[in-house]
Amino acid sequence: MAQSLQSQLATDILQRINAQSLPAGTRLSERSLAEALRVSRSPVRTALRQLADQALIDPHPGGGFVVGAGALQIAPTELINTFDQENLYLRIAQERLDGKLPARVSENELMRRYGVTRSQLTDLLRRISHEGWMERLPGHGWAFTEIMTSSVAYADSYRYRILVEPAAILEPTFRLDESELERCRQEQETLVNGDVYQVSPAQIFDANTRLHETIATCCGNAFILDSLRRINRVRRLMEYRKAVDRQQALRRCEEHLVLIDLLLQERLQEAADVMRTHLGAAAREKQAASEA
Amino acid sequence: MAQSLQSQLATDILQRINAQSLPAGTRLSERSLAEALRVSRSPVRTALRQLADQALIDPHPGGGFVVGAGALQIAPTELINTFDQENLYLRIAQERLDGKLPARVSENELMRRYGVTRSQLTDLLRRISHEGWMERLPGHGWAFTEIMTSSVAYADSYRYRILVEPAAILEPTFRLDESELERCRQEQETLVNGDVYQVSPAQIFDANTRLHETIATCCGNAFILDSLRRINRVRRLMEYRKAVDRQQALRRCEEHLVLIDLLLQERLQEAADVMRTHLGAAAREKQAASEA
DNA sequence: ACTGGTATTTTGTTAAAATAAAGTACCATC
DNA sequence: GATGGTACTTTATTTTAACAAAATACCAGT
Repeated sequence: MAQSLQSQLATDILQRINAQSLPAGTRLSERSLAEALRVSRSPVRTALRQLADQALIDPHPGGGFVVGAGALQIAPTELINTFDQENLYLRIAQERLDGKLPARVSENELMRRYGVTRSQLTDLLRRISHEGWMERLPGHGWAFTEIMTSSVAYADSYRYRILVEPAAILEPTFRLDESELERCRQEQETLVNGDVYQVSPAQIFDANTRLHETIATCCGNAFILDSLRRINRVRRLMEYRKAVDRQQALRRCEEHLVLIDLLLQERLQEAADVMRTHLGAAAREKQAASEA
Repeated sequence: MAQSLQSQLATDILQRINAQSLPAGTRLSERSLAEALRVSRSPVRTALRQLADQALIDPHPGGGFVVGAGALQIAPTELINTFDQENLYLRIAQERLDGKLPARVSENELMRRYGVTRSQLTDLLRRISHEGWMERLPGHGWAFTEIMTSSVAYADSYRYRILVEPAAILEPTFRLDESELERCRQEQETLVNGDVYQVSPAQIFDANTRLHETIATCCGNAFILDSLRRINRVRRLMEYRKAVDRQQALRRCEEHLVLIDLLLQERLQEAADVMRTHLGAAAREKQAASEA
């Protein structure tokens, strides 16, 4: 972790520039960035200097920095930094799913095995326990939960989503975030127009998850959004190791476009119905694939 | 924490004896208890000696212990030990809800304020972050989430339950746990027969939550159960500080009995409908109370 | 095969000190 | 009033070593 917050912030800042499509020359205020990223000015300052060293942002006369021409030319894939914790996180999940890790492990064992310090591990285990796939035992050590063990967990996750996601659209507090949905639509269109055969399974999964969570966000119920986020993090662990049927993925993306259009036209009841059949179809195909 | 696992196990063991209504004289095997409680024999052994010191269990000729006459006469309320972490946990929630704690705090600040060590705090924060009402900031310190801040969170929790709990009953994987449900029925009957006017608000809340979670358990979907458990932990923080309308509580318990009977008769569709109206009525009354 | 007893290993907590990272307060400037 | 620069404070990680608690392995008895 030690040095990583600063470089993490550097990529966060780049992503913000791209997300808001800030034109070159826009001033990057330390204070507003710090507030948006929920940290103090100090690490933001260091991050900005790092970006300036890479010539991605330009110094402003009299101090500070502005968006540089280089910042807009960075491909999204390059932004995904080699992020230590994320790698270890995925590695632990993989090794457990491969049966290389026992159902119960002590913290010391994990520290030795992966060469991390206690507080690095503490952070990691906090995240994992938040997502619900490991839990601390009453005495010493940690146990993987059934979510990771049982093979029915995957089917369960779809049943849960079929229950909640269509209903979320019909909540009285549902308020569409059009600009966010537009961004998802562009992403889905790129996939449908051929990218679905090019990009990595992880990228397909992340784009789809982003759409589903964007829709769930609109319902305004913190508990619904929270539970779906959790489920998707666990699903990701299993999806990442699966081969992707590109044709199926294409169909799902096409359905996503239909869904987005219905939402933008405020035809919520129809959107909910499409969501239900969409999830049902996905669940069936995944089921068939896992049985094959 | 240090000394608490052993005494925690002691009360756990007593609760097991009562739950399974083991007759006096039943042998208490160290190994089976250790496995059931997910710890090793060592702390179980110490816990058993503690119970023997209190004459709640009797020594067995040749070693070990058996259920004593005293163990069966302990009232459930006496079992609730003064449990350090639980007290601090509730205190933090209270002080935040009372506005005595700021929205952001550092770990050191919490350690000083409550006089606990870092690893005690780590445990506590892990639990809280698992339940979703505090989260670690990217830099230093922790922030309370909207769940604790916003006043709509309570209404949100009911909307979520109305969505999920009736649907859980209708899941194809729903399998009734009759013995657990019978225990809940007894508890509810005691409440209806006058206890609802006697016992503490916390006890009413816990009994009701136990019933609802028992039903959710029967649906066999780990994600549904998990999300409801989380919500109930957060609800508890808010319920504990509220005055209870005993008459309303009585009505809810009566509805619970109707619900239980329908479930035991396998009339699931009707049970789901009762659950929906039951939660709707509770939500309306809570809403009215908070506006008054 | 299962029980309790015992000895041994391992784990995780604690406390203290050094250090790098992050947070904060105040400044002058545009 | 918002900006960047600077000095200063606070935080949290990383050590280390000692220690109590928990896990484990092995034993003999029923």
